[in-house]
Amino acid sequence: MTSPKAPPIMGFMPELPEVETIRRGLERHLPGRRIRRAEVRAPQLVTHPDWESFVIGLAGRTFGKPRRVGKILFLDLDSGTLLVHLGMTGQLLFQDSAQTAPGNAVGGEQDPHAHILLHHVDGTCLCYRDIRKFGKWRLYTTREALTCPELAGLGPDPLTPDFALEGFASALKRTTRHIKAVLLDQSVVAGMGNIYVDETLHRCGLRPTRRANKLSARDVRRLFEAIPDVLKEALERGGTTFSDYRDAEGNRGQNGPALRVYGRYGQPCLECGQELRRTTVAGRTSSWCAKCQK
DNA sequence: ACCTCGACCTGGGCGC
DNA sequence: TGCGCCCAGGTCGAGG
Repeated sequence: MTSPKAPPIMGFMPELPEVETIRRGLERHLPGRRIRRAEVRAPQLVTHPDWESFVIGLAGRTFGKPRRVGKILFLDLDSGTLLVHLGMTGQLLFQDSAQTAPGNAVGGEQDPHAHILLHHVDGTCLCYRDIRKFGKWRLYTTREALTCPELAGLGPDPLTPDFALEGFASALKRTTRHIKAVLLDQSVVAGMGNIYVDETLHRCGLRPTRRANKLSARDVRRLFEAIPDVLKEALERGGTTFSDYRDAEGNRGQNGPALRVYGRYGQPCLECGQELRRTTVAGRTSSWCAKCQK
């Protein structure tokens, strides 16, 4: 009688739509701002160069237009580029001078999850919060950023023309891995995480355990088309917010209620009513419908 | 080539 | 009330 119930989902996973939402917010605020001082409260987040050089290197730099590839943000500077990966719980918040003191929680005490603060000369601040500290910050020279290892290991971004059916199909053809594992693999397609992989597979009627090389050409094409569709629809809603996720301007995303399967195991499939199953695939909790997904 | 597992983290749920 | 266990997961590295 006890059907599995999904636990309440805490935090959020910044996948492509969430990162792009943040990038768009930053694009409205960052270009032209000059960094006065970088404050690093959690040095382990800065892995290149060492955090002291990171702090020194950022002083006096001016932001250009932020870019994104997959889940990675590139904050270009007049000299050099900041690479930011939000991990699982990272947030980038732009704070203007009228708000609460940067990095402080309401009430005045220091926000324990504010780990990196870029204080600008005009009094505004870019505040990085990350409850689980899985995020990564790096400061590259402009040249290094072009060939950095994070970029080198990345497949095409599905919202760009780089994402092409031919390359996608051949990547699937040459592996026997579960299709879910392949879609999570950032070197095949950059930007999908557990949420949107589950959503995409449900939309295409494919079980997460299907072998990638066994998919028909028709299924591969449907997947290829569904991936950007699912991501764009989530992006139009400002991304998925579970509890405390905020975009760069502190807004919540509206995609949560639009999720069809993610986190809904134990509840009825919205297509057929059958109870959604839960299985571990590629080491991740997966929700799927045994009736709709073959 | 692919899989699993542990590590990195924290907070919320839940059993006792 | 409270403690401790388990889980969530992006990514990487180690070991099978």
